[in-house]
Amino acid sequence: MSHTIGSRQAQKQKTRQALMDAALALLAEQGLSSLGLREVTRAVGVAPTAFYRHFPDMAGLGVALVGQALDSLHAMVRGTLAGTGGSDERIDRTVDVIARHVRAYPAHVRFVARERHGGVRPVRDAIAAQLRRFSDEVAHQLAAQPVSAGWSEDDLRMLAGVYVDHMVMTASAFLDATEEGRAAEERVAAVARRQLRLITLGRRHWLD
Amino acid sequence: MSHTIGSRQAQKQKTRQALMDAALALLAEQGLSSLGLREVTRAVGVAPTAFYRHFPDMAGLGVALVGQALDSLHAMVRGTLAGTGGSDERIDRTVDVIARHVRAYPAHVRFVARERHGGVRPVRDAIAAQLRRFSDEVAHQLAAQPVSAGWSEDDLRMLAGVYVDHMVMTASAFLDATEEGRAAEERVAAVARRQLRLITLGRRHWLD
DNA sequence: TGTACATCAGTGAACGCGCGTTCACTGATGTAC
DNA sequence: TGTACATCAGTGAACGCGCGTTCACTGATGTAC
Repeated sequence: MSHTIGSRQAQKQKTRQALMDAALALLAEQGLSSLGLREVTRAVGVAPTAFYRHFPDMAGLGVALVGQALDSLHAMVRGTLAGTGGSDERIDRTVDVIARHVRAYPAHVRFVARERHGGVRPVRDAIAAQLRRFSDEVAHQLAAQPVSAGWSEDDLRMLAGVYVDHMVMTASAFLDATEEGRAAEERVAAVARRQLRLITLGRRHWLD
Repeated sequence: MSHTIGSRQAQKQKTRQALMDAALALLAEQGLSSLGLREVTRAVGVAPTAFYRHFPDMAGLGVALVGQALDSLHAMVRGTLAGTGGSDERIDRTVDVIARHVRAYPAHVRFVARERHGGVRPVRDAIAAQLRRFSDEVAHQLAAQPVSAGWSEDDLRMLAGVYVDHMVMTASAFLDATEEGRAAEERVAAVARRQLRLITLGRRHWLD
């Protein structure tokens, strides 16, 4: 059967994933541009040369990580924006979902925050492309809300940009806060909620 | 005269600055964590060992760069917030000042954007500390404006955070845009202005 | 089912290279008298 | 002003090390008949 994967392909997938997982773990302490191929293969327990069976170089692995990291983000945003309720409830839920996401995938979040402006071109471009798609999705979700009646598509995209930037900054702030304990996390959440309230206020009065 | 610097100290300063300039230029293409000591000294034209007369290691040089990069930022923010005029004029001026700043110090801006979440701990911490100082300064300037009557200190700091984050994001967007030409820059400026207008609207209705 | 051949993920030796750091040094600049 | 000594920014040789990449290989898995 050609559509089921044989044990050879399955094993290859497993090794590939192990390389990505090991790299992601090592990237907690350094940037992608200084991460060594041998460092990664050593962590996995395969020969350095095995790396080339899966990626052309570190940048290739980085681009693959971007895909994985932002898939989980997409799942998150759908959970955030789809729901109902008053704006305060929605804000609470949004911040909560971000906090959960950071707790569930801290390494992915750190990776994206770091490499978004990092030193590896193809990875930076991949992240930019994904965040643009992400922002478009947010704009689309915003368009469906009653508050957005009368908004131009351009204005919706602008607003989506504010939300996406805010999510990224908040996620990154949560990441720093987790090292400092629960109280720091709650402070970040409180600030994020008020900032979202401010943005929401501006949104409500945009067409005044 | 002990308070004037002799030619020996002056020469040392010159070399030190040359190392920082060379590093900053090289950092356009890579992260600090992968920048080599020999790469920097080679660019300056001194022996690798000369590096140690000025910095203990690359992280030390990075921290020194943070200071330099954020000094110029402070000058910028004062120029932005101090002036008068209606809010639309102020918004135009703010975005214009950011654009000028990015054009005047592109390497410093890139460095801060990149290393803010980068892989070198002491540098990240130094940037965080400077941005906090920066945010406090903005909060202080905001407090002096009539629109801020009745605002708690905490709310002002929250608002300052929104502005600072927005400035950083906008500066970084300008940086990417310069590679794509003048039209892209104008698009970034237009979005930034509308986002600031939205934030300003929220600000105006905060105490409703 | 059995056999012969093809594929290909992972191996391990070998390579040349640039790295960060050490050390004793040189020679111009600075200082004391 | 001149002399003797101290300081110290920059030198250059040497080191051991881990890096990325090449290559021919092995042996398990997959395929054709």
